[in-house]
Amino acid sequence: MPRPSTPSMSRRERQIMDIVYRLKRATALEVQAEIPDPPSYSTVRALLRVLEGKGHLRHEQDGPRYVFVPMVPKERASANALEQVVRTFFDGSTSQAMAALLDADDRSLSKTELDRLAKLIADARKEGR
Amino acid sequence: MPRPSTPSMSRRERQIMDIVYRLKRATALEVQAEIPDPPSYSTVRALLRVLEGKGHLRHEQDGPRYVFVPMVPKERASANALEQVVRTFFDGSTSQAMAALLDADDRSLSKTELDRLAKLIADARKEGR
DNA sequence: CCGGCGATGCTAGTTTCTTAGCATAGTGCT
DNA sequence: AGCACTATGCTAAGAAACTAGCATCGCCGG
Repeated sequence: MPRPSTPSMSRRERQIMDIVYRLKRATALEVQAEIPDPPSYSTVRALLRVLEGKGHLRHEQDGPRYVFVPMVPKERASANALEQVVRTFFDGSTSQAMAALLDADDRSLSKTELDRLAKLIADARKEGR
Repeated sequence: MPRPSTPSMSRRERQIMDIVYRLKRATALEVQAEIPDPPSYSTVRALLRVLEGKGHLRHEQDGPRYVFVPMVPKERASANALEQVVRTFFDGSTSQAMAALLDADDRSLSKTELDRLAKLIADARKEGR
């Protein structure tokens, strides 16, 4: 797991982690391809190795090459990221954050998705309160 | 405004920006107080000045001291942050992100908040689709 | 009036990040 | 088996970030 002693990541490191999360798993070449205005292949590999050393990534061997995957599963990492945003921008209020999401993306949410969300909220209301 | 040439911020810079957003406006001393294991006051001031130079912050004079405020208003910055998270962790799906928020924070959402959200969703459904 | 307090501006050193090059090893194809 | 290709590991230097100290200015109180 990521060291507690590693409070957060450097700029490039975070950029690369985001890419790996987006792709789920990735080789050095794939990561490089996702970086706009990318550094050399060699550089990308070095950074991946650093991230592995810090415990953020691990690699699996796929034939001759390494495929990197996050140590912290996506679900947990995304929850952390959301919590961070909620704390920073919404005074810790989850519902405010949800409202902002809804607002920002009004047009692109399909009817089906809205139905699904309505149901989730209905369920949440039934529980425990 | 923030320079387009500034792709993103360094580690400390982001940390400080987050603090300023959370506090809405802050002096160097207030920022320092929010940093765990903080650097010297002098350092914090230097970073604030850098951020101002890059166009992320501006300052207002309040008697003898500077009060720093973000250039990009909170609404826009939070929308960007959310979009970034949605893209990285939820394949660009807003509804998935909302579901994750709901799930993570089930217990702490009050009935009133859930009602409000249900209404927002109902409204969204009525519109345009 | 003058001394202290609390603020800013500036500058320079150190650490960390970022980058690339070079040497080496394994794989697969002919 | 040998050769080309594509990997990786390592190392070192340049750039950027981070940090702190010192000098200066303005204000308030004695």
